[in-house]
Parts: sequence; C-alpha cells; structure tokens
Amino acid sequence: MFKKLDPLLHSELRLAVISLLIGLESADFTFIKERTAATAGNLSVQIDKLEKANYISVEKSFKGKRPLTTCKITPTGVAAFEKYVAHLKSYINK
Amino acid sequence: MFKKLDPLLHSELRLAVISLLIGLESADFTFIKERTAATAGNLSVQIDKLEKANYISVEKSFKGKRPLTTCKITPTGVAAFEKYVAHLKSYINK
DNA sequence: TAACTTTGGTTTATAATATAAACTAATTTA
DNA sequence: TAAATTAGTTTATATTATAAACCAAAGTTA
Repeated sequence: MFKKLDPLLHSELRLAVISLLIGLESADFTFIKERTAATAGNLSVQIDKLEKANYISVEKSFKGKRPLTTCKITPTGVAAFEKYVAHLKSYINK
Repeated sequence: MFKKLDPLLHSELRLAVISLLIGLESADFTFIKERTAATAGNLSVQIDKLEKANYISVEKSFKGKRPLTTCKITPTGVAAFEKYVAHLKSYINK
C-alpha cells in the first residue's frame, strides 16, 4: 500500500538539490545555495551525504583564484529520484 | 521556487496516516497500524503529534471491553495535506 | 598597508525526530 | 492459574536537520 520512501531523498533540502540537479548538466555550490535558499553549512552537509550515496558527483576546483564546487547528478541519483517520486505517489494519489 | 514543506506532514508515517484518513470517515488504531505497517509505539507517538496539531481528532472509547482509539481527519488536516501536496509538486514536477 | 569585508565554503554543536524496545493493564485462552 | 494476546503508552536511543561558529584566501577601504 504505502511504499517505503528513500530516507536520503525524503529530506527537504536534499530533495531540492536533487530536483534542481535533475534539470541541469551541473550546478555549483553558490548557485544551488541561492536556488534552494539554504545556509552554506546545511548545504555542505547535505551535498556530502548525497555524494557519499553516489547520488551526485562533486568536483572541487578553482574559478580564477576562488574555490568552486561543482555538482552533477549521477545515473544512480536519477534512478533514486524517479523511484522516490513513484513511491511518493502511493501517499498523494489516494 | 521550492516551497516549504510542512514538517508535520513531511514524515513517512504521519503522511501515511493522513493519506489514509483522508479517504475514510474514520479509522481505528489497529486498522491504521495494519495499513501503515507501523509499530504500535511509533504510531502512538505520531497520532499524538497529529492530534496536537489538530490535523486529526482522536476519540478513546471501548469496543466491548477493549480500548478503542478512533481517528478522524479534521478540516485543518485536510487543508494541510492539500497544501503539502501542492508544495511537494514544486520538487517533483520540474 | 593595516584593518575590515566578502566569498566560498567546512566543522561542530544542538535541538528535534523517528523509531523500536520496554512497559502497562486488561482480557482471553489453555 | 499461568501464559498469551490485545491495545495501546512511555521511554530510550540513534539519526537528522540545521544553524552557529569557524577558516582561509581575496578584495576593499581608509
């Protein structure tokens, strides 16, 4: 009846990050921070968790002299998101 | 862009309870427990929280000699659920 | 050039949550 | 009458989400 929701995605900020990344080739930390209206600390933690689960890949480089953290959703992440959305429907489409 | 999700509903079990109750006149503890596959302890706690928020009303009575806890969604609960679902769509319909 | 501010984050502390385990009390059943 | 079942509640614990505090480098201002 009610399908289990992936706890990694059932989190407001992580869901926002994945939802954002699924529509983009890649996005950097500052952009994600702005779009999700998250604090840097919270975003940093949630990005780590998504990366550890291999839902996103994270590349740290420099843009000129400033650090640049670029995130990309992985195929694993896409699949997890699609499954999550499908499972959610068992709760919201009575 | 991403709309705030009501933390009271953004919880797997509470969401299941509300989702179940929205389709029914009322339901009792045991029935909800079966349908959501929750443990009694967890369900008891989550029902309390939903009641305190006035998302559901809870009536404790007896069925023969056994205790009977009956739950009903309130108009506040219905409105909260509808809003939650609408907000969720900002995450899942890119 | 010394002293702030800003940028782009990370680490750490804390409060809230979800959850199961342990418990209670009454009722059947063997 | 002892054990098991029903219908829950209370409590303990582990995990989370989150913001606050922090850091280093670069840029700005005086």
